[in-house]
Amino acid sequence: MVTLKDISESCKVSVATVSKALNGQSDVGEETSRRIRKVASELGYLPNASARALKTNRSHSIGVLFVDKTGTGLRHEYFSGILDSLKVEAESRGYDITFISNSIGRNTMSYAGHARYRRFDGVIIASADFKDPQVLELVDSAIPLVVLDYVFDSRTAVVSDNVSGMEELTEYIIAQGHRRIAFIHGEDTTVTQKRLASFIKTCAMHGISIPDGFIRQALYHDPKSSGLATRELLGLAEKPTCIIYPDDFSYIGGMNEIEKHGLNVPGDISVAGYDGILLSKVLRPRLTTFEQNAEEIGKTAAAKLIENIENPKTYIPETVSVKGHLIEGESVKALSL
Amino acid sequence: MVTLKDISESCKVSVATVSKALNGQSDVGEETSRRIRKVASELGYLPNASARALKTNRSHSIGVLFVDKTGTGLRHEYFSGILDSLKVEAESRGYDITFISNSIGRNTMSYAGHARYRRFDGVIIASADFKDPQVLELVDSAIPLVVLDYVFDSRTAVVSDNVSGMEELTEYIIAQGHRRIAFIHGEDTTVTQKRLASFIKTCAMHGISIPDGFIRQALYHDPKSSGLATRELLGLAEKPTCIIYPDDFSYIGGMNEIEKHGLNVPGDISVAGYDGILLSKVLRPRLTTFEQNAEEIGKTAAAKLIENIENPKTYIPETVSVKGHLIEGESVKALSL
DNA sequence: AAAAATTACGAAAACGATTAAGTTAATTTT
DNA sequence: AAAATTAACTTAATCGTTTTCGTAATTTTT
Repeated sequence: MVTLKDISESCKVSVATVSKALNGQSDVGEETSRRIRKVASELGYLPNASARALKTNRSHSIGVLFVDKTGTGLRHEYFSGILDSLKVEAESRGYDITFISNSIGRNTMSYAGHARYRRFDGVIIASADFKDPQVLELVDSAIPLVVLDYVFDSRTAVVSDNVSGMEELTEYIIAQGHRRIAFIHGEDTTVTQKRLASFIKTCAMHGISIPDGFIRQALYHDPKSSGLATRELLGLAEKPTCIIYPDDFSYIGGMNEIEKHGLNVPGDISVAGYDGILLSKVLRPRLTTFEQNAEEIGKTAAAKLIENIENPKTYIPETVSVKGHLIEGESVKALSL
Repeated sequence: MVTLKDISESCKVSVATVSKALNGQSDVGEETSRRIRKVASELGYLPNASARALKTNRSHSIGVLFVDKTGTGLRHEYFSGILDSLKVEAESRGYDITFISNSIGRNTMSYAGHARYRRFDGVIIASADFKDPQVLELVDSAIPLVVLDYVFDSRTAVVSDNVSGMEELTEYIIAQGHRRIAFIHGEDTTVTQKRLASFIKTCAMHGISIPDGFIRQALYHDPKSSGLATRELLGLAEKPTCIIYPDDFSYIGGMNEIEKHGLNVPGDISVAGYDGILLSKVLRPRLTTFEQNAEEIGKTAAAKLIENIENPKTYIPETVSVKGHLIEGESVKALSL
């Protein structure tokens, strides 16, 4: 491994001068600096990240906490999309991405411990159980931090705008003439609550009241449970004219059930989705759904975190809402009023 | 930050003794060791990874090279599944996972450079362009390395067993009585070649020859191109009785096209897939497909790499083939002969 | 009881960088 | 021309560990 010392010997200057030249400090001569940089490149010099981190107390690496609650893990396109753009943005700014776990080797350590051990400059919580004391410990720690899709008062949050998104989707469905709209939602989380509240509120603004039986709980990404919920809805005396599903997989479960009943989408019943991914674009009929902007969320999270890292004194936490957009498929039929 | 020095002062022993006690070295007294560990835990001591890495020249971190050729990136379940299990296995052995890029900050550096800069103990190439000089540089470097789904002579490879997998799938289809089997494949890669060769060979072993027109090129994960290929197949005078698709998304494209022709699966025509993911399990009819064992691949890759890292002298590169398994859906109809 | 071996510790160097402070020599100011 | 400033370096300390070697005290062997 080539070190500063090798370069300094080859150039007949001190190690300090080499370091300064390579870091573009001012107090080193034009000619000397050129010579040093030339030799460094010839020798294939690369700084030692560990040594640098030890001395400067900055690791130029970011920890990403991704705790998989649902079992789908990174397999979910929304999260892998976020991770992807996060990575690109961070790397372009000189930061590497490392995962945070609570089991580094045999000696289990807390998330916060892991973050301190690796000297992460900052942390992004992409997905976690926000009641977990370990997560709270991390949130309460001194490290720069950005949380996704959940808001802690003292911290920067980047959230998908579920309220305006669901509003837009609901408005669209109502504009198509639907009045009896059912809503199948996933597990009870703050995200779920926001979407549901926005749905009900938007309906109310149009003078539409949703009967209790039209709101059904299922599980995210679980065709089976959404299929079950769909069956219940189809068994109602007063059936809905449109059903909203929480995601593409739930939609598939619903579709299967609807077809089992000999019904046709959108001829006999309309459906819409939320959190549309690639899938909803290739299925037939194409699902009308609201797509979240995972790319923008990941990018923004990285940008805000780095801003926080690099301006620890002046940085002020904020909540950034990232809007998605409606994708009009063919699954919602216009009703003549 | 509490350091060894703090503990040493509090315990009235030298820093060396503290270090040894905490690392479980033998030459420190029973009682002293207990006292040191107690104080360390009380003070919330965590070793400084950078200092440790600097001194020991071991970073306990693994670089993962993931270059996205197709644009689907981590969004592909096969890769995110691999990454997930990779991560779990590595972390349980005390290694962290960091992504390798070629742009760490403004000063662009090669993959190999990045790996040296971060002092990765080893590298896993999960997906990359194997003709890229930068990738070859990494493969030719001295760092412990495992490659996925591609074999370099001098390196350990963990590959999905495409040959036996495709053989099993083809055997199944033939056993159901099919003789006119069409094969739609993705871009021309070594993986594609292996699958295709295995398909043709298995057919040949049963005395079945596949006409040229039955082999169609499309793109992986692209319903449009597989739909096009399907249309061509359906336009043939002698239509196939079964079509094999390279993945679930291609299958969807094919399905849409088949239905457009007023045909029914599996009544009028059978279909099968490869690389089945969650999707194929929830669609109706359920796709008969061959599922690769992403979890096992990721886990094995991490295990082999760490074996290499920890036994640099005695480790011998090898190629590990991971078998998947056939998932019998309802998309292949048994033909009466 | 003397010699040998073992145990339990400490001193100090080293890993590779950064940086504050000091030192010349050259240049500018007055 | 003397004083002050500036430019271009160097010295040396430091970050937090690990590890080799040395040493004193204790125990075992003969």
